[in-house]
Amino acid sequence: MELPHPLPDDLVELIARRFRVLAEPSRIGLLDVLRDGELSVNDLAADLGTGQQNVSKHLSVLADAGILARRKDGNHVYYRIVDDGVLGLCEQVCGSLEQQLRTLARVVIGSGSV
Amino acid sequence: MELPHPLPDDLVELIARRFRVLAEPSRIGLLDVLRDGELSVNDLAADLGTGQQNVSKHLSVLADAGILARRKDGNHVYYRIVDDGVLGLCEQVCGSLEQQLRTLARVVIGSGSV
DNA sequence: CACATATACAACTACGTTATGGTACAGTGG
DNA sequence: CCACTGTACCATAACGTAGTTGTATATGTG
Repeated sequence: MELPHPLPDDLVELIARRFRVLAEPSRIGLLDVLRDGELSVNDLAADLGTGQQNVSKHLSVLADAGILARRKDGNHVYYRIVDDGVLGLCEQVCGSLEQQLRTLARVVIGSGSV
Repeated sequence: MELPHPLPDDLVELIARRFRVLAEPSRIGLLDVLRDGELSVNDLAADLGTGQQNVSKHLSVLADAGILARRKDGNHVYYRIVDDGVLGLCEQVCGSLEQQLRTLARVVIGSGSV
């Protein structure tokens, strides 16, 4: 995929907004747990170790961004990942972090210090 | 690349922090401009249409995150992209947004409304 | 009654602006 | 050649403001 250059302001705004949705440890944790399949709000709250209201709000943010989908079954609401690219983003970030650490290690270890 | 599952809390924190760095339109704009090569703070401030101090701060954030590198030449300081994965992240986000729009269009147009 | 969501509120964080400090270059006079 | 001064460029600190998080409370639903 080719990005336009220069990026239109509207697109810049959308990209930043998307990143902002993912800029919360709680939400990353939710996505991590949801990798195995859909779960209810209660289950997610138990897994995250935080309150249901808090989880519910974070889930709403992710759902509004089109990353999650909700399915209502009786009294429970189940969320699942619908944007497959999200996990790829996390992987790519991890790749960058890893490479950064490798470069740092080479600087510290490779060239004799002092 | 395979992500560990479940993600350790530290890694979750690092990932979220990385996303937070990119969660600003100004910084996305800076990266967009810097695609063509290194530029000085003044040039970037002119391109972005904002103050020099503001740009300097955003550049510091990006440099601290290991995304940009700085080179001092006389009176000027030039910044350049050193994390090649960053633009890939933006592309991937755009891909997700595009697919989302396509899905939305299919819902609106495909199935007869009303 | 249990579950999920919406609203309201206090604490915190981050952005942009203004003001200040530090460094490098150019010009001038001795 | 050296000291002094003025200017340009970048970084940092401080301040006010806006947005966000987490919790508590209230509302709606099966």
